[in-house]
Amino acid sequence: MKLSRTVQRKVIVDELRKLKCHPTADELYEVVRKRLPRISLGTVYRNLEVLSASGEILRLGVGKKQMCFDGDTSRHYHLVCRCCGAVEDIMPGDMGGVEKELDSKLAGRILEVSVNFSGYCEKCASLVKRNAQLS
Amino acid sequence: MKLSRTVQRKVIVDELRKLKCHPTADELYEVVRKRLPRISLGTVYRNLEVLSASGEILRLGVGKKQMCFDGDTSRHYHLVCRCCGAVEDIMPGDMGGVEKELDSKLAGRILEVSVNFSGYCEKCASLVKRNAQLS
DNA sequence: ATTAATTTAAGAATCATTATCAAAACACAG
DNA sequence: CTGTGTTTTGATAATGATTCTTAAATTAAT
Repeated sequence: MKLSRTVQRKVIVDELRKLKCHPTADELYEVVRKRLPRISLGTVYRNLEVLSASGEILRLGVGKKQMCFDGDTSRHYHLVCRCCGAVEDIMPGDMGGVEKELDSKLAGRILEVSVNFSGYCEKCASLVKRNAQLS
Repeated sequence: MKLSRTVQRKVIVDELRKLKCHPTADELYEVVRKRLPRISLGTVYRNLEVLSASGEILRLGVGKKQMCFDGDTSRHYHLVCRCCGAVEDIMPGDMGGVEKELDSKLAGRILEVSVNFSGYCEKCASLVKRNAQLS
C-alpha cells in the first residue's frame, strides 16, 4: 500500500508536532478540526495508525488494546514487543547498574514495579533484522 | 471501604500468581472459571481493579484507557504518572549513562523512542509524600 | 486527461471496560 | 451463634474508545 499525501494527513502530523503535550486521538481531533472543520474522527484514527506504523509519529503505551496484569510484584521490568505484543520479563540482574542510576536520577519517583520498555522481543528482533537484510 | 476476603478474590490472586505470563482480564477469567464456574467477568475486572490499587498485583501499561501520541520522534522517554495520568518527558540528558547501559544490555532491541516509565509526576510525588507524613 | 488505487466522511459495528442493582456473602458486636 | 449493616457478587445493560464499511472524492501514475 502506497501512502498518498493528503491535506488531512499533513495537518494531523503538523498539529501533532506543534503540540508539546501527548494528546489522545480525540484531543488531536479537536485541534485539527480548527483547520479542517469537516474532517472526521475516523480519519484521525486511521492516520495516527499508519503514521505510527511508518515511524513518523509515536504511539505511547503498551500498544495493546487490552490492559494486562501481573501477579508478581517483585522488582522487575517488562519489555513489550512492538511487533507481536508479547510481554517479556526483564530481571534486575539483566540490567547492570541501570536501576541504581534511575533511582538516583529520578529520586524515587519511579515505582519499582512498573517500569515498562517497548521494543522487540527476541523472536521479532531477529525477524526484523532478517527483513532488513532482504531489502 | 474495607476489603472483604471473598473466595473469588482469593482465587483471582492465586491463579494470577501461578501464571507466568501477563494475562488480560478475560484470559484470567477463563483460567479462574475452571475453579469457579459461576464467577462473572465483571467480578474479575472489579477485583483486578481493587487489587492493583492496593498493590497486591500489577497493572501493566500506561494506565490510561485511551492511547496517546507524540509528534516528537527524537530520542526521549516518558514518565506516566500512576496518580494523575500525566505524561512527562524525560530527556536523555536527565538520565546520565542509563541509555548506554540499556543499549548494551538489551542489544539494540529497545526502540529508542518508546521507553516508558511509570511512577509519579513531580506534583503527585509531593502529594504522596505529604500524605505519607500525615498518616 | 484517463484510469486505477487510495483516502475520505459519516455512521454503524465492535469489543473492552464500567456501571447498575437485587440478592448473596461477609464482618463484627452482642 | 445471630442479627445487622456493609461489601461483594452475578447478570446484564451501558459506556466509550476504536475499528469497520461504503460510496464518493482525491490522489498518483500514466
